[in-house]
Amino acid sequence: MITNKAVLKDRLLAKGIKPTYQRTAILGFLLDNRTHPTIKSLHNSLVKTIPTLSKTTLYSTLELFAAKGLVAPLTIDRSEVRYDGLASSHHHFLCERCGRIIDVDVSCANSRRGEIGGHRIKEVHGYFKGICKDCLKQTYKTNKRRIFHG
Amino acid sequence: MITNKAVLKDRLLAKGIKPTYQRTAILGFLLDNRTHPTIKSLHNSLVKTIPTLSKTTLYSTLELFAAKGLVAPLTIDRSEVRYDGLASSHHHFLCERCGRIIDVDVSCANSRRGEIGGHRIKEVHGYFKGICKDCLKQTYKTNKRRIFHG
DNA sequence: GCCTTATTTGTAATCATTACAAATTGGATT
DNA sequence: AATCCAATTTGTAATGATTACAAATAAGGC
Ligand SMILES: [Mn+2]
Ligand SMILES: [Mn+2]
Ligand SMILES: [Zn+2]
Ligand SMILES: [Zn+2]
Repeated sequence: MITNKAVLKDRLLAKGIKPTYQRTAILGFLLDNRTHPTIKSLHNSLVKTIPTLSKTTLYSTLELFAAKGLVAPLTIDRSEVRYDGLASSHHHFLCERCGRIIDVDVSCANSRRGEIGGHRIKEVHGYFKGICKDCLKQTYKTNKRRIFHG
Repeated sequence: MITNKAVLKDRLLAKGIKPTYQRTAILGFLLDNRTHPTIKSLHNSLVKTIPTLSKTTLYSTLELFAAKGLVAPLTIDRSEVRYDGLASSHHHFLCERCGRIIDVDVSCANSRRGEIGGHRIKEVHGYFKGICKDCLKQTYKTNKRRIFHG
């Protein structure tokens, strides 16, 4: 756990959430790992430290965190919800090669204005899909190697 | 059916899809109704004209249409995929009061550039959440009435 | 009409999420 | 430190969208 335990406790208490062992560990993992994990992968990771941890606890805890604005649920995957420890609005990039979901910094003029086409904006959700920087490099290397070796 | 049957046939043939009765009806509905319906609501609507229509056909047909770029699946709802008869990239507005998903016209500088933070963009997905123009009007009326009647 | 193949249909399996009740925990009170 | 109480956690079962699959049906060429 990189994030200080006292910091986690304070963040939870600031939202009126009792800082239990499970909750602290879940929030800590999300702040340390900016991978936008699914419930399944969260469980796989956290069960190593908390062998009794149930998926039900993950579901209810993340629902609570989301309601309090501590985390943001992402609906990018068709099949599973992903959770983001960075709750402030930002955009994402889904790499169709490596599957990673990466934070991107986008300033959206429409969202700044607070309305679009007469509709009042409360939330902005955006993501791009394509090939990430690292996978592009990989392609380049692969091509070079292929060319080099014949 | 507003959209001409011959037009539908041509659109399907242009993508190399055999224009069956079911496929023509499904595409026609999506072009006539820009409501971004779910499988369930598509079935409810279309079963009136095609009583034997199965949900399996809807799933497989829409998967085929999406693969050919005839329709766009939207992952805005957490629980159900919605389908858009307008396949060219555009943004949406989800009204948290009436639940409608409305097309909005947004020009995104990042998407025009084709890359963001070094990542190569292939698709752009964006939606806003808030209160739509019509529901805002409704709120106003309600407030006025309340003020007026004491 | 008959044959072949694509499409459609019904049914069953899968899997994430939700519902729910029992077990456990942690803190307050005695 | 034992007891009590409410909140939290846990395990299990239900739900519901999606997928898998095989049988029924339809369409097109002969
Ligand atoms: Mn993020
Ligand atoms: Mn649309
Ligand atoms: Zn990648
Ligand atoms: Zn509305």
